[in-house]
Amino acid sequence: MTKEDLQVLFPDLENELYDEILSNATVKHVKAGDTLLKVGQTIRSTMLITEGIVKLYREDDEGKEFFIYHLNAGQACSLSMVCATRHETSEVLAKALTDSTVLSIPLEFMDQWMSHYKTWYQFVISSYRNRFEELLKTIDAIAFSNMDERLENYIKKQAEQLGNHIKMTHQDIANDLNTSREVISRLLKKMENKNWLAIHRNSIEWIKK
Amino acid sequence: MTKEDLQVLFPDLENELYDEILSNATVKHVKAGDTLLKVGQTIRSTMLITEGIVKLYREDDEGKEFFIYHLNAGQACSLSMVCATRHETSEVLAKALTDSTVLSIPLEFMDQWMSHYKTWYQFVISSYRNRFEELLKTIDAIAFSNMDERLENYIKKQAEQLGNHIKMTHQDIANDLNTSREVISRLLKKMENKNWLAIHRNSIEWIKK
DNA sequence: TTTTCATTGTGACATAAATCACCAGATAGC
DNA sequence: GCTATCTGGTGATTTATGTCACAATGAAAA
Repeated sequence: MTKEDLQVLFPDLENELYDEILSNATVKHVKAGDTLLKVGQTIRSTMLITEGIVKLYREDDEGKEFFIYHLNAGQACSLSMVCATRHETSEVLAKALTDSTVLSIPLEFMDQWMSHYKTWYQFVISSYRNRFEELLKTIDAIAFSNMDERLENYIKKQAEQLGNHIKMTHQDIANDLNTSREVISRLLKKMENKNWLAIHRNSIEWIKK
Repeated sequence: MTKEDLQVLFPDLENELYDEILSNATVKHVKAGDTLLKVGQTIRSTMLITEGIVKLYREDDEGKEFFIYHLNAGQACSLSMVCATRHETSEVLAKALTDSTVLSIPLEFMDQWMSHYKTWYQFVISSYRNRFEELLKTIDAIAFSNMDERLENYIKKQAEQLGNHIKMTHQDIANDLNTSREVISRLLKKMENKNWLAIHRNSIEWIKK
């Protein structure tokens, strides 16, 4: 990871801050499907995504995993930034969707950087605001939409992240939306009839728009 | 509003910060039911609640209002803190539940205080974390629970805020939970049969536990 | 007092979604 | 190639919730 890479991924930070990040962060590589953060785990560092896509989930008491949003390269796990300052535990589950690379910054730098680097504080605040907005959108979806709209919305988001060929089974999608496989299969079939997508084995292809 | 009042409501801030707040904030009094912040409104100041209870809502395109959480005296509207730094617009609707008093702090102080006062930055961060957690709980409720659990949960929260006599009509509750009045009436009746509450005209009385 | 209106109760029915049951085709392992 | 397993399709049924219709009640207004 070079300074130039960092500058591309995280623009608008102070020059010295890039050096600070490089000298204090440890780089972690994770494989697709690996868990980065479990619910209840103590957060000891702030995580910046430099490569890949990470999915965030909320878990219920029975272990069902409800998808809330994606984190891309150039984004930070907001919760890890805020928790970090007080050694708190994670409220969410983070899993790598693709092979990913993460910069892990020990929490003690959070406090320092927040007061020393105005651009860091702006980065933290804007990350937070963005994640907050994602959560609000998630609430909108489940509070105001039926499953057909939620599914469409969900597939569009996946397609934005990984392209139009979405390699997931109906069961995978059902899990993310906390519904049953049959419901997803039926709704997908309807969408296929409307020519919004094509259903293949182990994947679907988003066509619409 | 005296310095002592502030210290009670917002403990753990630096001594000089209380003076800063007192000399730079304007005090606003609002009546129960008044709107403090509309969706889409530009945020020009950070709001600290010093008296009363404020309800936050998410609005859909048809103007339906979905309740997300309460803000009490001693808390801040997190969104107003983060938006403030970039003159952004509100994503939520805030309404006073009771007559309330709010300190309004022009946004330019946010930046200053964040770098000057460590306790302010900690306050902002912890407010943010708390609001984030509330949002996650809201998501849990709608993603994982049926209407009966959500209603119980909702009534408990109201009872915590205002005591066991909850002065709301069934329609009011239905609006907050984005369902219909009949559903609420029937579920309340069931809870009354289980002696969890008593239904009165224009109010319900929470008895359970 | 009488009238009007808002609030609540409730049956009947419609719809969305969950669950169950079972089948068929595809794929991987033997 | 044969078999077990995974994945997807689909009907039947149940459950939760939403909608409609209308009655009963109490409170406020006239």
